[in-house]
Amino acid sequence: MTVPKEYDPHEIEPRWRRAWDMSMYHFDWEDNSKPQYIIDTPPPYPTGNFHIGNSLNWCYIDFVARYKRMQDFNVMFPQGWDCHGLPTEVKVEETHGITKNQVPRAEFRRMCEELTAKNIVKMRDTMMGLGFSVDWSNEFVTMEPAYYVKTQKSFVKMHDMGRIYQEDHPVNWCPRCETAIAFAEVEYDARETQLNFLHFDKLEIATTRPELLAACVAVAINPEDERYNKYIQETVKVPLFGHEVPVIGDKDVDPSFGTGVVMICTFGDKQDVRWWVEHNLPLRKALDKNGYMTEIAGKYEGMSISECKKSIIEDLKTEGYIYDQKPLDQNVGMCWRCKTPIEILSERQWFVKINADEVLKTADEIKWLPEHMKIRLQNWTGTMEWDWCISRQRIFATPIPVWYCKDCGKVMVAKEEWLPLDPTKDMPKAACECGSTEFEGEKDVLDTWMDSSITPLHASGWLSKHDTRLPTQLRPQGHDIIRTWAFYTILRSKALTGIRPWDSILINGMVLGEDGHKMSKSLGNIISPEEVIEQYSADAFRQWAALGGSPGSDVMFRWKDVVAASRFLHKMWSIYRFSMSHLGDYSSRDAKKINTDDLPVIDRWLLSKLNKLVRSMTLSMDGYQFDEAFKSIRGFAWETLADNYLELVKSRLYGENKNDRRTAQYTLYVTIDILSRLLAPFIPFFAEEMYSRLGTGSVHTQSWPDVNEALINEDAEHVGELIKDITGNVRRYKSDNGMALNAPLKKIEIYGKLSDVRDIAGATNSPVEIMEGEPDFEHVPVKVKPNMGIIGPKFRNKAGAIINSLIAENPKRIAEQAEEGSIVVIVGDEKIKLGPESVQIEREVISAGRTVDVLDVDGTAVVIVR
RNA sequence: GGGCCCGUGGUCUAGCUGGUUAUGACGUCGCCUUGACAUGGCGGAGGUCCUGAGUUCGAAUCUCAGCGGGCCCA
Repeated sequence: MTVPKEYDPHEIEPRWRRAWDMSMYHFDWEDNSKPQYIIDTPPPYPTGNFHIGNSLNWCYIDFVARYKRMQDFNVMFPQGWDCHGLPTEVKVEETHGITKNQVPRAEFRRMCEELTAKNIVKMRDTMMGLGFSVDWSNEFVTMEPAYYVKTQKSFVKMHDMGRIYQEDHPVNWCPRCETAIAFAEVEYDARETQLNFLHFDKLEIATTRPELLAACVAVAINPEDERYNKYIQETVKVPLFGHEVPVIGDKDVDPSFGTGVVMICTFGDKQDVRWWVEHNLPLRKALDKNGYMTEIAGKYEGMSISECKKSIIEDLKTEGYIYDQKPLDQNVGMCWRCKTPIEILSERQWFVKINADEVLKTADEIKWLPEHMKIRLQNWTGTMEWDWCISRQRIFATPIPVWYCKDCGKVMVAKEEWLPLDPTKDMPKAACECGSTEFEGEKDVLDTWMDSSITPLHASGWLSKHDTRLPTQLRPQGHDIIRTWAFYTILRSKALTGIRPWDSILINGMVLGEDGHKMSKSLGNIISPEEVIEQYSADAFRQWAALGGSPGSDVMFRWKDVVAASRFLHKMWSIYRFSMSHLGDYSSRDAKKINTDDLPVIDRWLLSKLNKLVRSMTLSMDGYQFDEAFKSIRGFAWETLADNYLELVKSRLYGENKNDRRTAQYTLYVTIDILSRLLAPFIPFFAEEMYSRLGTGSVHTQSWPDVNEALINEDAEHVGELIKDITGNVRRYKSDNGMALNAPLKKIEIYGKLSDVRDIAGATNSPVEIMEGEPDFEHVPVKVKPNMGIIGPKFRNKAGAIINSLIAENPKRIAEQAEEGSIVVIVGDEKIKLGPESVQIEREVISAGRTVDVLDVDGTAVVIVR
């Protein structure tokens, strides 16, 4: 069995990528014998670039998917693509040098689909490179009819149950994109603006938006404000425009801001909307959909917002209305895509009703990891003021399957069986109630979240030939989209099926650059997963993902972590190569013949630790604590196995005694086999390469190791630990004395209960003798360590004094008393009796006149004869 | 302005259902080429556990306040 000296991931990773039969990762729809484990994978937006943030999230998913498969779950790790959206429209306009209105809708859509398909190919490639065990037989693409028919059906169903409605309502509006957008799409940025102070009839007001004077519908003051409250119920005349508006009182007005008088416009900001609703004010639209002034703006009609602002301020100055201007820091809401400041317009739009109680109740049925992420959802849910606006004035999106009757204007919603369809191309298969068959198709399309908020339904077989297997088991996602994706999905799953979408939701953090900031193009701190694979390996990258932090916390990308991960691969390879070089004449048949009770103690020590590792890793994986899990396996392999066990068994492996050699071979064989399985979820390429020389088939179709409780043995661990420590101490002794580590000593004498010292002799290259009886040297007590766990609770407020007197006392005297059964200390004028368990005594071994060195290893005396 | 999270050697991090000697990694310094590995081994130095107050016999850990950072939102 030849194992190359170097581990070369650039040869091995592509080789396995080509060799793997990906059908081993397929979900089995027919199998009802295994428990299902369906993952509601996030469908990324096909930008063409599967970035490092996605990669972190997918690593988590892959760790879980591989682990659960080995645990014999029927796992589905599907892959979706959330295609629809503005960025693609913008990109298409850019690359084709057109605007979307210059080509027919269908043609524009085709261009978007083409670009999206190309981008998906690129991203799939990166995912393959990272070794994700995606079930490609359950891939879904939201722009394809097979998927969006479900989006459309979900629209019809929710409309029919009264959860979707159409209404004139204020919405966030991007004048540049000419579309409504949801709150989730609004980004905020600090800007400086002017606060204008103007005479407003008999009052003075301060406003940042004088261009909206034409839309002024009221003036508000705080009812507690003695300066103004006498004006409540009166009306005032709006400067320049002259219309009369009422003065209203509202406690939300901050008397200390500006003049303490606020003008309410329809609509300057969200607060205006609140007041507008609360005080039942009229609507005055001063802005059209493109951001130009309407006819109610009089002479300013047709001006852009900024032109109008300039012009109105000039006029206000000329007319003497403005008496002061002050700079003001303000956070401006902008379109997340084009950074244009958004406006609030009242438009006829489609809405999904928000049932906050239902969402909150369902959120409680789901296990949140980490727990506190649920609070974000709860806070967001509690502050929702409007329903979810789901119509968008775009092209590349799922069409809203609705028409308007040309005669009577009545809305016709498609029947489910007509779907999928595009109402701008297809006509309804029924006449309007009024008898007319002339319809105008709805041009608005659906918010992309309408597509992606049914992913768990889609994955679990909803509206397919299979049964719906809700709830799914896991939703993995980032904390940045809790208020959108998680929120909408819970809402929709509950509305459409009455069932919660998932059992658990696992939240991942954001990836920060090496400078500690979120990765972004403008900061130039972006690292691509491909770069990491090229320079190191996919397995190294995956280790960074596992160890970067516990899931939920933001993770910094650091090259040195990748370097360390890469070193672990080399180290592990070296361990593997060494082991395999001694297992050429060994097989699973030999392993079956061994009675583990006959193994040398150091082997039982290792196997006990190995089984504890399996136990703790299983617990960690069940709790999605990948960092904990991987850290423990790395620690075991590096320290316990390589630095200690391998050094101790070398003499047996190289020695003449066949039986001794067999025992070491057995332990190595079992350990390497189990390690390859434990490593498989994390470093699938490496683990496969390891396993390829051990067993048949892929390691990824093997089962997760069971804990062999019979091998967990505290006695063996205790003795093994002593052997390890003695060997380590001797090694250190040689090092301290400038001796080569393999330099033979004349003799090592051990005063202790050890029976088997072959491995110590081998590892120290020196004869070892177990000594009987009393050694001719002294254990001198040098320090008394009070045992707080016992003294504290027992003596409460006297504990401090007791400790002080214990420490002040001569350690020798305390030790003598402890040996006799009880220790007496004097505190104040009280004598207090302590049991020997109340203290721990540290001793130093002093050789009595012999020309030897004495090491004290955990209470066992080791005499070195040079 | 609100909510959530975090503050531990130079850097990053574990511990945080309270118990005296605070974990590991990277870096750093010294020693060692030993028959798997120098991408290695052994050892050392380096910490007001953000600050202050409180609870307690005892606080990195619990409570409160403050300071600082991050994220989400207004």
